[in-house]
This record gives sequence, structure tokens and C-alpha cells, in this order.
Amino acid sequence: MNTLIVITGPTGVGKSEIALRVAETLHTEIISADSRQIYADIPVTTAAPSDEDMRRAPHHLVRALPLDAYFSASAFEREALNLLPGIFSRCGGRAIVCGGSMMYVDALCNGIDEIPTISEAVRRRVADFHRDQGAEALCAWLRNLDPAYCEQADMRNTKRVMHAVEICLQAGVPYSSLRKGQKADRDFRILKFLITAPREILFDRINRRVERMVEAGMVDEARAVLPMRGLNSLNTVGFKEMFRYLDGEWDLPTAISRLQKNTRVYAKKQLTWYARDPLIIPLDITRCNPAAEILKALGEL
RNA sequence: GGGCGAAUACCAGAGUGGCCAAAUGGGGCAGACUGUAAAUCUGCUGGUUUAUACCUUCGGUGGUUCGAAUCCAUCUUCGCCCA
Repeated sequence: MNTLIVITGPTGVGKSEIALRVAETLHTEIISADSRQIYADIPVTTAAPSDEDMRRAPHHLVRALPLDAYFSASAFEREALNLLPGIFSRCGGRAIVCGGSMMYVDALCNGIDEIPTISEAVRRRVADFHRDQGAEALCAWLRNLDPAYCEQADMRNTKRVMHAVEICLQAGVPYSSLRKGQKADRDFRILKFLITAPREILFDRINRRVERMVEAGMVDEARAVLPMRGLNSLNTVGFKEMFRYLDGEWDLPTAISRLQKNTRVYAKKQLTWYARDPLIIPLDITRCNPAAEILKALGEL
């Protein structure tokens, strides 16, 4: 049976290097599960794999899309499922997925419900309604369209409420009727590893990595994309802080320390998400050699 | 030496007699999560295992008062001003 090796974990923990080592040893390829590294032109801020990394092992879904391209967890699922058969056949039945976008990994491992893609017209209609009528009216609208979803939804999370309304309008049926929550059957085995480190060590790595990013030209990268700041791909830890620096709102040291802090918060959020995954195998970088452990686990199959 | 001002929870900073365990922001902690997810949202943040409850807090000490972070006296420290 083919095996998918999933290497995930909080930002800055060192997933990429581990994935590279495993890929080199197994002569296989890496699919990136990263919602920001998939965009081209922002490699510094997203800590995307370097050209050198890409020479060490073939990468997929990295530095590939223009910043204004739409992408999502379900698009990732589709793209990854399309790529896997080729990689399995080229690489002895093994492939690596490496990345910290929790929902992407989830969509690939467990599947994600079939939901229509929202048209630009619907999106605008809902956004305009929210702008003109406010959040409460939006909730009332959703209660009308899909009372069942409202029972379980966090109605204070306006973005989710908007999205639910969009889906109801686009699909013509209540969103809740599309939410099956059914686990997908995959025709490959999944081995999922969580690369972790004690909090102080992880946070220290993050702080230092941010400093390295700034040295590597993060400010220039942000300046170059500043005119496109409204794009979702740039609604990202790193750009948010650098834009405020470029606006003159913060000085550089302030922007850097806020960026470090926001990255730490993001890492914590990732850890919270992974904590509830019963299938994930934790590998602490201070207590083992993760690449070796992964190879060992594969050998035991 | 004289005059004035300030001292509040991890930090900054409101509060100037009861509605104050004390606004707000930052920081910290915890959590949610099926479609742009590095997004978005939530809770906690003096102690007491629960609390519309009790206890200990607003620089120190001593007062006034039924009641003080808030008023008075005094001390300490820090700013500013006149010498």
C-alpha cells in the first residue's frame, strides 16, 4: 500500500529541513501544505523553500500562484490528490506532505465537504449587505436561511456568518445540509507526524528566525507588494506588521517585536489544533532525531 | 534649602468617598474551528477547587468616616521648578 508521510507542526520548528532529509533518503517528493508559501513572490516572509531546497528534492504547490489567485483547503485537497498517484509511482509508493496549515492537512487526510465555489457576485452581495446593514442583520439573514446552522455556529464570528450566507445563496440549500462531516476514505496509508519542541525553545527559534528574515530582505519584499495589500494572500503574519512600519505607524524595532509575538501566537494556535488529533505522532526535536524516527517508523510498516 | 506634581494589578494607564478586585490597552494563558485558515472568533488573567460569596490588594504608617484606591497627617521614592 502507498504511504503518505505527513510532516506538520508549529511554524519555525524546522519541519522543512526534516522533510528534506526524509525525502533525500527515500528519493521522494514533497507536497507543501502551506497556505502562504504556495504564492510566488513572497518567499522571505513566508520562509518558503529556497532554490537550493528545491534542488535537494522536488517540491509541489510551492511559490506557484500569483498573489491574487484564489486558493483554499479544498483546492489543496484536490491538487494534492491529483499529484499523489504520480509521486507514488515515481517514488516507490511514498510521498511527503509537509506544512503547518492545519486545515489543509486536515482536508487531505480526512476530506472536506463538497461545497460550491462562491461566485464573485454572491460574495459582493453579502459583503455589501454586511457593510450597509451591519452584523446583526447579517445574522438575522442567516437565521432565516439556515436556522439549523445557527444553532451550532459562533454567530459572533462575522466572517463565518458571511460565509455561511454565501454558501446558502450559492447552493440554494441550507449550508447545514451540505455539512456531512464524513471522513474520507483514502487508498493510501497516512503516517502523520507532529514536529514539536518545548515552548521556550520553539519561541526562541521563532524570534531568531524573524530576525533572519528581516536581514534577508523582508522589508523590501513587503514594500514591493504594498500596493496589493488588500489581497488575502497578504493578510499574513509578517506583512501586517511590515505594512504598519512602511505606513510610518511603527518604527522597525516595534514592527519586528510585534511580528515575533504574532508568530508565537500563531504557533500556539497550531499546537492547540494538533492537540486534539489522536492519530498524530509527536516528535520532539530536543528529545529525538525526527527524520530518523520517521524513517524508522516507515521501516516498521 | 524652598515650591509643585506623581506613586494603582506582569507593564502602561483610568478611577478622586459606597455601583471597585478596580475601566481600557499591551503582554501572558487557555480554547473554538469543514472553504481566501499565517484567516476569523471566544474565554481567563489577586487568592479561595464552585461562587449573584468570602479573603488580601491601589508606595509605607497612622488617622477621619457606617464605609477610603479615593479625604487628612506623616514618612519614603521618583520627576519638574525656584535657589
